[in-house]
Amino acid sequence: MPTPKVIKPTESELEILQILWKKGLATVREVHEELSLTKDAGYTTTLKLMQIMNEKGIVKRDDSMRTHVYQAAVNKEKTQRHLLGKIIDNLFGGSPTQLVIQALGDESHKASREDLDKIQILLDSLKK
Amino acid sequence: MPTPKVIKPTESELEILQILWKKGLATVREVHEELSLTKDAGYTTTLKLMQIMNEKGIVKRDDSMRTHVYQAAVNKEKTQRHLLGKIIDNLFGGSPTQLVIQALGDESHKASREDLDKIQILLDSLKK
DNA sequence: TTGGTCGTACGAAAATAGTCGTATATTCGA
DNA sequence: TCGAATATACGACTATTTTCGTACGACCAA
Repeated sequence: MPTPKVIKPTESELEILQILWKKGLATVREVHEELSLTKDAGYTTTLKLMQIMNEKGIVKRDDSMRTHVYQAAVNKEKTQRHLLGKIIDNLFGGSPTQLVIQALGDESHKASREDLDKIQILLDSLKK
Repeated sequence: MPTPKVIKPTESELEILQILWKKGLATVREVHEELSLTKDAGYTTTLKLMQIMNEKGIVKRDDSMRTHVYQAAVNKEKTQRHLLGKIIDNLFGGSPTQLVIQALGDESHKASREDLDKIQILLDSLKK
């Protein structure tokens, strides 16, 4: 099953994708190590999840070696856009503005000066 | 079980909350009607969901009448902030900036001129 | 007053997600 | 070469979410 039409990773799958997007290529062991930092689950659990993701086409793997090497099979930005769209619809009644306002106002995820500048540039280009 | 500490409505629950936030007060029938516009589910399904939400403390209801009247028991903005925070962590590696950029660039949820102005004002205040 | 409509309650099936034990194979160092 | 460490496969169990059938009481109009 190659790249699925509808991208709908679960919470756990998203955590794994996150790591694969960062690393590019990774073994189950590596993913699991990183996952263990924030989560408490057995190795075979991670393995199983990644196997399922492989079946779903969310990740690809090279199994020509004993230790399989995985990588994400779905595009990061595309997945982000897709899921964000759903959030906008489900949580913000279709208005991205409300979402942006909440996001920028989030005290526990403060935007840096550089971030603000980047957003300003984007905003300027949208205004035209 | 009054207002839960951790706000974690499921997808379906979010759809119902969305409607309750808009209407303020509503019967199961009303919620179900509105839900039917975009979703295909039986009446008792909606009923059951709202009953469960009541048990969880996500909604309150007045059952002094034969036809019960429901309302949201969780704060809209608070719930949005909470879930958005999770998205930022799970999908954007903790960076709200990336999220904002994706949201503003979303072609299917274009921001209006007014929206852009609002964001500009917020941005200005953050820059100081 | 009685039958149809509308309402809630509730149990349980179906679907989805997450977890892990165990089997078995490979690798490698002592 | 033997055994510990490490790898994948896979089935099964648990939990959660979603769905709906059925029961049953209340209401209302003819």
